[in-house]
Amino acid sequence: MLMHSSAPLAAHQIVDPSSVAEAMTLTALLRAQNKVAFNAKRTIFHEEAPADSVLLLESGTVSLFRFLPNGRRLISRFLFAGDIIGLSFDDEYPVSAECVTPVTAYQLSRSVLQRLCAHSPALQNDVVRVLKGELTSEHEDHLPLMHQPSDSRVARLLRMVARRNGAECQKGLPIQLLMTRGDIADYLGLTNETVSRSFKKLKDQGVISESSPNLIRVEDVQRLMSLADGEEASA
Amino acid sequence: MLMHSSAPLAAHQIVDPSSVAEAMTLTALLRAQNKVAFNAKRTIFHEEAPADSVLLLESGTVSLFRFLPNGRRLISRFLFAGDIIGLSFDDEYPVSAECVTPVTAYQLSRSVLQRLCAHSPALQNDVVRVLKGELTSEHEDHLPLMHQPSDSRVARLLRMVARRNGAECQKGLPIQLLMTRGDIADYLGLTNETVSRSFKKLKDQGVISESSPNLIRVEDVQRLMSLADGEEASA
DNA sequence: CGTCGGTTTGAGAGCCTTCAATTCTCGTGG
DNA sequence: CCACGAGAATTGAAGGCTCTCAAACCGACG
Repeated sequence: MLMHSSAPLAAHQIVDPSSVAEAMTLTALLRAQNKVAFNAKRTIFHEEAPADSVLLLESGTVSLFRFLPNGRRLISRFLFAGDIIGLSFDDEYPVSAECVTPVTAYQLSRSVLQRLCAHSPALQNDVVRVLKGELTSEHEDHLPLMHQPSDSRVARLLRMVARRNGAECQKGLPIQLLMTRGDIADYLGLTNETVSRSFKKLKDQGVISESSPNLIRVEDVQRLMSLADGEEASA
Repeated sequence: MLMHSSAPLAAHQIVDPSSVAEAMTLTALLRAQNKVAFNAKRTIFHEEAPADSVLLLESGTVSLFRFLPNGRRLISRFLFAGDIIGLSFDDEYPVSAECVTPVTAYQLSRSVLQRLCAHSPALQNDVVRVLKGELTSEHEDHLPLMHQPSDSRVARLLRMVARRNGAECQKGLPIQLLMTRGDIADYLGLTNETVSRSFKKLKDQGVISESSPNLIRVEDVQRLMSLADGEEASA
């Protein structure tokens, strides 16, 4: 769980720039905003629509995606509780956002945030911190995938989901995959068939076990980690 | 050319936080710093070294890369004149930086930048702007590659290089590729052989022509663009 | 003129995709 | 509680694309 535990502030307290404490963090600010809820599969916003708000995910999972002209869907990121959506947006959403599960989130208008930032170096500083974090995770999560075979990509996804749930992988750790094989494929740059076959291969090799398609259990941590890191994939 | 044209400031002018103008941009600030020069193939900094400075590229091309445990090199980004290196770094460099060509750059210590930002909302705001830009280009340049075949990846690279040189692709536009086929492969997630074969295929189809391996000319703009965008790759 | 790094080309193997069919899962309604 | 249906997941076969390994080519440079 990445969320801070600071007490929420009433919205009227933060709309007035002068009352923004120097130590204000973006997460604390967002936790003081109106809460919104979405059903699973609900689209939160569409690509190219005017980008008017920033969200803090309180619970649930969201996917950010867009389509290539060839019709392939490209999921750029999965978002989990504690993640902030939309900090890097300009005037238009560069991607669509869809709920993988039921979602609750706090919502803040971009223009208000912009005004608050102009008066609070601490808040602006926190924006920089979060943006850096986005770049780092893009760098760590997504980039290496391109140079890895399918098994490693799946292993890396499992590790990412485990970590986002706050747990390092250890023997027996259950990992709940709330997204479909198709979602995973569109994130990893594979097809759902290949993803399915990679899961089977990992099962056959005793790296993971699977009670249902959505519930994976880690069996061989070493092997899973070395696959995820991209070491040689010899049997 | 991305560089601003504001007049350079003497270094002493900006080291004192109180003298930082409200309208200060990061680029203008950096252009007032000491200039450094590197030979081609020179390593500017190594992965995991303490990250102490931010650079503005004045001329030349730089690659940012790291190695996967399997020995594959992964180029995360090519940087061109006007690009800023190191804004998103924490205490350690997450990648190595190597000069593809001879390079000149302006250098500023991160700690000084941090101090200046703390006193200049305008500068901090510009940092946010540049970070957003990095996220956007990561999103536009790198992510789609994973879902595209090799020809499209090469086409996309050509378009990227052309744009970074300030030119939209048009018939006859010459594109100078200062990096090697191996560099391109490590950026696109392919091998140098496959990159070479993709260039050949594009030549055979009349999409491009090539006077030397490093000098490409655009012949069929429509086809090149639709390949780069990822439309169906039928003959 | 020889060397060395980079590029191209070829052959074969392996991985991933496509297309198609089957099985599984789970929410819904009886 | 069970049966059903729709979407998701799995499995199979065939083909295409990319990789590996290897050799030949090219150009810059001493």
